[in-house]
Amino acid sequence: PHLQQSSEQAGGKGSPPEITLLNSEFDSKNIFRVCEPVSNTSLNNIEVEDIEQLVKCIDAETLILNSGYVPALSSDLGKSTLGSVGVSLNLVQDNLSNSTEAVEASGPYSLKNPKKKRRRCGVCEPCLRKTNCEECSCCRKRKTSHRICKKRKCEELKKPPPPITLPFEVRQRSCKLSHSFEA
DNA sequence: CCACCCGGTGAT
DNA sequence: ATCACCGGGTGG
Ligand SMILES: [Zn+2]
Ligand SMILES: [Zn+2]
Repeated sequence: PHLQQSSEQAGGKGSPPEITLLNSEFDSKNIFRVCEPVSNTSLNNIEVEDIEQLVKCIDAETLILNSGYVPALSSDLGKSTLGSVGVSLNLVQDNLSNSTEAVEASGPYSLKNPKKKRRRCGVCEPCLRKTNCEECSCCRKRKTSHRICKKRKCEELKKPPPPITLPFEVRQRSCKLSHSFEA
């Protein structure tokens, strides 16, 4: 007597390889697929694609529970009015980082300096680009440049990093808008 | 000053 | 392994 343990294999036809990939992901995305299997306009699809990776990241972040990228905050800006808020936040972060550092103490994460890298916003025009321009210096030297195509560089990442969550929009841009270098 | 590049290294 | 953020160095 033989036991048929894997029945799906017997099918033999091309089962979508995505399933394997999706497996490691959340069911929520699967639901999306089911709800709208074919009614996509490519545009819609693109957005979902982007969101899904963002969600994945957020999930991971939530798990690790140590969000808070502090670039260099040291000047008066953060201390003056928002000082109290900053301090409170700091305390909380310290607590959380305590657990994190236990695992990653070896890394550049200091006890009070998490230094997490920011991620592309996913909604700005450069982020929505799907292909490299292949013309900028970064594209030409992709192997060594360690840089994303200049036309795909996220607008948010070009801005100065947010020191802490501001209650009001008091950010004052010193000068002109920065534009990507080289065309 | 600033745009530009280099390269360590976090994130996947 | 690849990708690409970001700190720092450099030339104009
Ligand atoms: Zn390019
Ligand atoms: Zn963006």
